[in-house]
Amino acid sequence: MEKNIDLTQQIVADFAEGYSNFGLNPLMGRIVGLLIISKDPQSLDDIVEKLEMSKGPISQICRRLKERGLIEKVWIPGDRKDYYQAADDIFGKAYANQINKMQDNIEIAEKYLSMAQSMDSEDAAFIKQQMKLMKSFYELMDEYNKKFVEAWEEKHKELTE
Amino acid sequence: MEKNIDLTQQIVADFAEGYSNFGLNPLMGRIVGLLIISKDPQSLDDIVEKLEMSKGPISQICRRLKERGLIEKVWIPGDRKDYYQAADDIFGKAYANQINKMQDNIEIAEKYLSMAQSMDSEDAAFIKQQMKLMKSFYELMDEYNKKFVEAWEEKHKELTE
DNA sequence: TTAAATATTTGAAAAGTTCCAAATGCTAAT
DNA sequence: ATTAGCATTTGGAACTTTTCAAATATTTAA
Repeated sequence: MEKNIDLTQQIVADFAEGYSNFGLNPLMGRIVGLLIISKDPQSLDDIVEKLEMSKGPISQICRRLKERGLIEKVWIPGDRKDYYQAADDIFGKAYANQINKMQDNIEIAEKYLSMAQSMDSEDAAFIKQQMKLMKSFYELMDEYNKKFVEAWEEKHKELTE
Repeated sequence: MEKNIDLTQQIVADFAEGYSNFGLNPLMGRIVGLLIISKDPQSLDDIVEKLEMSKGPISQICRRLKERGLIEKVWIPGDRKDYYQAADDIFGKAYANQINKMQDNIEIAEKYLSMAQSMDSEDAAFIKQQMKLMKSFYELMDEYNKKFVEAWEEKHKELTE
């Protein structure tokens, strides 16, 4: 199927750019893109072939993607190769990683808020005010993230059953 | 104020890391961190001094931060230097940029959905299904992003008036 | 237990990014 | 208009990240 090859190359490129835009290794995006549109699990060698890259980095990145819960190893009986496929609800899992990063900001705000508490000057008062704003912002964001995750769980069930 | 210098260096470092985690130039984070805790607008030379870096990259990054709406130029009468300060609701504005990036994903899903529509195979059917999921995910996310932005506008008013 | 198949790690090369110093370009005051 | 005080751009150096090829380690089947 000619079209399929072309589509694969395009989606792989788009995912690479998307991942890169969020500060992730573009190869992560390439592998995720490939696996998302692959009905059958893909071996390391399959990926090597389709992405036209050497095995080293692909092995590394697959390990990292598995750690993040974005892809899974699949056992294929009678075959000693590792096969990979996109995790169930891979988008939700990817976003969970983002949420974690955003939560770091709450802690940063709290850290400087308490530092400013123990100081006493006009500058310290200003810093306190700014850090309170920052803390409120990321706490509210976290609330809405949780609401979204809940809503998505619901919708995901609906769409996949 | 000794403590203040130390606090500045720390917050600058934390923001650099945070920005880097989201795929942005760490220098952006350093400058944003500095401006967020600075009550008074800072000239390019002030920033150069406090960040102990040369002027070239600071000029560049300030321009980019202004384009993104994260910092603003301030006019100080009788002084021909440019002064910068953190934008009002800088956190909200930073998140608006994130939201834009996430919206790209809706378009990507739509693109491959329509490509898969014009194909006809078991593989195409699978791709269609995956892209429908992707589209739903990012559409729902966008909905919740909008809800959050609204709620934050409300809260921000409350906190700053 | 061994050999074959596969995955992972490593060291070096290539590519990309960030930074500085110096040159250039603007702007505003005289 | 000219000049002084800035900001911006540019070219190349330093650093970081990514990639490959080769070596090593692991797993499985016989």
